[in-house]
Amino acid sequence: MHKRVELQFVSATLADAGSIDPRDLMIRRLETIGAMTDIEKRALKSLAGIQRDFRAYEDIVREGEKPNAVCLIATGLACRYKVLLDGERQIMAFHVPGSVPDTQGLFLDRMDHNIGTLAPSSVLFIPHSAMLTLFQEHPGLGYLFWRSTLIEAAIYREWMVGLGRRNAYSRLAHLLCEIMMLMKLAGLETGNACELPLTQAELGDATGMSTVHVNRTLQELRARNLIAFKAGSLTILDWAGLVNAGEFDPAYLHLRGTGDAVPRH
Amino acid sequence: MHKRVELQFVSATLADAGSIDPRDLMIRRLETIGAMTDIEKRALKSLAGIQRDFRAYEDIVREGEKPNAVCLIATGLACRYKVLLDGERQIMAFHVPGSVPDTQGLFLDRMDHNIGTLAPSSVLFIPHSAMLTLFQEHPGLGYLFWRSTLIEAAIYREWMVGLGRRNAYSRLAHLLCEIMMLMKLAGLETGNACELPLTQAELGDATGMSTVHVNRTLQELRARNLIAFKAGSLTILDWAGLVNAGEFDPAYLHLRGTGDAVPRH
DNA sequence: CGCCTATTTGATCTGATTCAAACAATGTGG
DNA sequence: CCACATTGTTTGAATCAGATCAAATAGGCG
Repeated sequence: MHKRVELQFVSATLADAGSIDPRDLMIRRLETIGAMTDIEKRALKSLAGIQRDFRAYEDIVREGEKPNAVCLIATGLACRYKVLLDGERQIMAFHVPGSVPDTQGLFLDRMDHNIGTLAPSSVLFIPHSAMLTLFQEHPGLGYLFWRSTLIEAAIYREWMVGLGRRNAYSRLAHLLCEIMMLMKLAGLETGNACELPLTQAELGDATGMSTVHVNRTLQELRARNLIAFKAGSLTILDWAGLVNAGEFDPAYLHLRGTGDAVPRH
Repeated sequence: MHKRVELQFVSATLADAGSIDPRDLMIRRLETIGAMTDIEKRALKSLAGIQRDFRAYEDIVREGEKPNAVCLIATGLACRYKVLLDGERQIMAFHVPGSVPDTQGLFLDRMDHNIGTLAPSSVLFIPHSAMLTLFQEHPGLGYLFWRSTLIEAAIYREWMVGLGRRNAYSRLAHLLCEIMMLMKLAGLETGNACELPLTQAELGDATGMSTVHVNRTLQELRARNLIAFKAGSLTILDWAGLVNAGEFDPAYLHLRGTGDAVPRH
């Protein structure tokens, strides 16, 4: 289905990542989407910032704010979400250690949504100025981050398809496939299992369904022996079956070695 | 609700735009999202490309292809869509004259979705090489296009909220608000009316609902005197009412003069 | 243990789909 | 200019996926 990206180091849990320099996690992630020179890696490695710890369910950046730093998830789990007037919430993305969820803040002044934690997390804040200087000195990195934001957009599109045209069963299966892929890439997976501290309500907020229906749909996925999901951990028992249930084709993740490349000058 | 962007020229219909150089339409559009110098405008103006005409319902770029040029809509109407195995379609965006719907092709090799016409359209293809050279010589333009792709992503997020958490009535109202805004910005609106050659089935594919339900929801919007929609043209009779029905807040469009700015060096 | 939060179950309701058919508008060829 | 084919809109009725409501159960933890 997809080419396996080589893992350079593995941190089994979301919290374990804390023993690794978050910049290395970021470099690792960027390498899954495009090639980098050693010079560029060193430049990334020397980015300075302030690290801050968050408890679960705290906002890292809030709608309406004008951030002056990008944030890099070092440990934990974060998500991107909006809340409607009636209190309904839509989660639009999950972010694991190594991802930089608000690159957009570099070019869009005001946040149009929130980024919050779903578990105790540590976040490294790197000033916008440092990032812009980085892009000036290493245009290739600018293109790589641009590519990264384009891939995020591709993921949004895939979610739109799910929300608009897939039924609950298929939508949830698809989401779990995607999450496991991202965990694999981040080195947070072992034997098709990973830590996933999400409640069923949160899965509902991501898939646009009610908690009760998430519960029933999970039961169906379990009954068909596709997954195990309990105590904050997800195991995919039948990858082919789940891929089939969710019509999951990872092409939209635009991983390296799948026909995609970053132009370089 | 939002600052009015000054219109420099107006082409009343989607086809009329044909009498204007598509590069001017693009410049106009880019100016609604960020400032440009005269030098940059001249550089955009001198981009060379090949123009091609499409009939309605033809694909401009197809899933799986590796485009080597970006496309700029000169006249007509295009959309971005995916089709599932069972034939269900999800439209993910609409594109009016002046927009460059596949900037992503510059950095993502393989298309993960289709871009097709919804009306007879003319499209200018500008080679990737020309665009990359442009960004090298004018980094400010690179940032502006980057910003443009980030705004697209913000629009996807807003659609996700609609698809996941809004009911049919609100979702459709929101979409019509957005479309009218985009038409306004493109100079394709007069007195809250614009050409909109969409069938109810297409509105359904964009909002994730069935044709029948689109029909009934439109009737409700009409019954409440919010809109008129027939014969390929949309009129918003009660803007405040429609904004209210759709909980529409244009902040997510990140227009100029609404607190957003593009960093420049 | 007792509190709080998350999961599970059952019953009921409803927004939206599906199916089917009528109707309207537009275009096409004879 | 009409017959008729095609495509889009509208209406009605039946059905269903998923939401809502309500309550029981199960974990986790100070």
